[in-house]
Amino acid sequence: MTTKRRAPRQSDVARAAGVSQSAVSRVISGDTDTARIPEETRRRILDAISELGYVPNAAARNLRNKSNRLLGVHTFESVFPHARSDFYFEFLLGIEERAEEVGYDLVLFTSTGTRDGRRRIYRDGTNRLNLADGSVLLGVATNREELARLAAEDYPFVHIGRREVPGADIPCIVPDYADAAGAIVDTLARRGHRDIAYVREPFDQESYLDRRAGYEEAVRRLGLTDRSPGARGEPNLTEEWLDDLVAGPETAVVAESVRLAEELRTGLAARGATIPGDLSVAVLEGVWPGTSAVWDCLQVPRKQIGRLAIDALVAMVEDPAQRARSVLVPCEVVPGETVADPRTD
Amino acid sequence: MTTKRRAPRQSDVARAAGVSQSAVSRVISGDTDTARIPEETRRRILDAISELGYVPNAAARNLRNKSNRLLGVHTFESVFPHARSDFYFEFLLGIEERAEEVGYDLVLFTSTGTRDGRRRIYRDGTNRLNLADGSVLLGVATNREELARLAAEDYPFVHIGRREVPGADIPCIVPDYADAAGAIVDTLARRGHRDIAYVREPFDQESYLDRRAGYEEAVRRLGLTDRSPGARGEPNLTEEWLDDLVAGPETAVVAESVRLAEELRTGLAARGATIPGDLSVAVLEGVWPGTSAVWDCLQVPRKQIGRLAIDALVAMVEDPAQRARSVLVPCEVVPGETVADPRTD
DNA sequence: TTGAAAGCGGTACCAC
DNA sequence: GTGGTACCGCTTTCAA
Repeated sequence: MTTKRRAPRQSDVARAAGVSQSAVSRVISGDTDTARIPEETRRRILDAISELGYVPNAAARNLRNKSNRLLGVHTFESVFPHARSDFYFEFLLGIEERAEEVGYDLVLFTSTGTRDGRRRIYRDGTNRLNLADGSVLLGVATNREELARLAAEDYPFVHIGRREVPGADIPCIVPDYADAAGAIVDTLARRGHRDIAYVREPFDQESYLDRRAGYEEAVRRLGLTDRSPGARGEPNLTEEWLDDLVAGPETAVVAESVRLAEELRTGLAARGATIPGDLSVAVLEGVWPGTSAVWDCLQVPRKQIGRLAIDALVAMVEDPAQRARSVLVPCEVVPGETVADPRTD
Repeated sequence: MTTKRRAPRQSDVARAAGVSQSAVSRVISGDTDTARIPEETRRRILDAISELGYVPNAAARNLRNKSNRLLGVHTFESVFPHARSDFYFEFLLGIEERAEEVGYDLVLFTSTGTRDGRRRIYRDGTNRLNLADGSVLLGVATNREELARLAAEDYPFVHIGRREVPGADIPCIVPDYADAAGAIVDTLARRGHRDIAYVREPFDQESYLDRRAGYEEAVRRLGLTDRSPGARGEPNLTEEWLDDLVAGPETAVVAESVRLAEELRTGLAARGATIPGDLSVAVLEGVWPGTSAVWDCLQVPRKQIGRLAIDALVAMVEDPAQRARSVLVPCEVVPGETVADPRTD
């Protein structure tokens, strides 16, 4: 085997072509404005380039240009192990697709893993992401400190999903849960449901806050009645509340998640009530294959969100002057088999 | 919003700490050998660093170090669109996992797409891969010219799957199809099959060549008889051949792919023959969920191959002196429901 | 038109 | 121990 030879540099090309290094640089970057290189010289240089198999050094270019057409993807948990049917996969689909379209490569930041499976952006004080011109961040276990620090550093990034951090405004691509929740209440009202209930998750992440805001607004706007503890911020889905529910005036329930809806169904079944016969149920979450029922629910356009994240990021990267803005992405409401007209008893 | 400020550099830190820039550099790279910085100075520097929020510049580092702990992944077709259940996914799983373990980040080269969905390594003469210290290549539509050029350039890379290119030896991580094919013939022979047939794909890619080599070797070694055109390199699975097969002495068939096996089954059924009642069938390919039968087949350890690819690559990258070697990865033979003892008629 | 030269931000060697 | 300094490969200004 030939011994490892040094990769050719511009100076080598220059020597071979009998010109100066800067001439080579100009030809390569196609700098036609400043200095028009005569066709003759140009040819010689180009020939030398292919002769020597010259390839520009990416690192050196970045150093000069402060850009390498590289976009980072940082997930706060490892991507692939869970990707098959979950959360990340569709986002990545859109991210990859759009990145290819706009001509950027993607860096998957994986080396920052800690033993507990969580991933960090900063490792011994250094921000790995800096390698890319900008990054898309996603993950449920978002580290808000790191987010704040990143924002303070003015590093260009977008987060998929809304994340509020005091003192920093994070550009996010977020599903419009509020709007979708409102739309779901609309469909219930349109069918004639007047008394409805709300079942909440014990989390107060932004996405749930959004759902609640949309729900409450719609209930108020439509003049519906909701006497459920869930709507007032108390945990519900207790045995007592279920008893109360089946005995009460409610004809429909809105659940924040499939998990809750499934639990609700079990509880109702135990009390001889069926869905949607006795009670309609709608879910404020995308439904995955494999759940026990075809829930009426909303659909998060994950792939589209991935694409939009790239668009937003590229905008920031290409024009650092503009501050990032968040993007609200509408969710579709998909009909299922768990909402019907109210029972008439 | 604060106006975009220049990121702090080592010289800024140095000034703030009242030391020289090289001292800063030493503290940061933890250069304890050459020059031990007194705890006092060290503190001052560290303080200045966190004060200013200094972050090392990746590009500059690469330029010096000629390494950025970045491994590339280039697929000759787009990854995600097909990834869900296919080919790429498991490889990526292993690649990501192992890269994380050894502390490298991954660059997904996506920017080189052409309108026809194919991806190229070289775009207007420049090799994007150069950005990473080394790359893993995969894809069915491997571009051999590019492979050759890459090898000629001495760029560190490994290919998943065997690829031969005249004049270059490509380091590959390859499933040991030959061995697995032999093992499958062994199991048939062990059951008492003496007359067997082979059904081939109309492709002559390396992976098929390997299967054929392993098959032929085993048939010879075990003294079995194979009079099928498939074994001699002619296309088979024609109507005539099927007629011949059901009338002939063969009690088992080895098919190169699930596709062929399925077709075979259809053809046999049309002739009133069943699998494995009349004829045993084994497949020289991993079987995906969703096929019509539980074929006896081999299993390509995709995830493991991904991990091994990273190991091989890292070895090349960290010691450029050593020439890359290919790695043969054993495949398991998994029993199904399509191989039985030979019919005794 | 073309070349010389000054950096981009770090690293590492070499005197002091 | 510490600071000065050459250089990594490329881009861009400035003279010639």
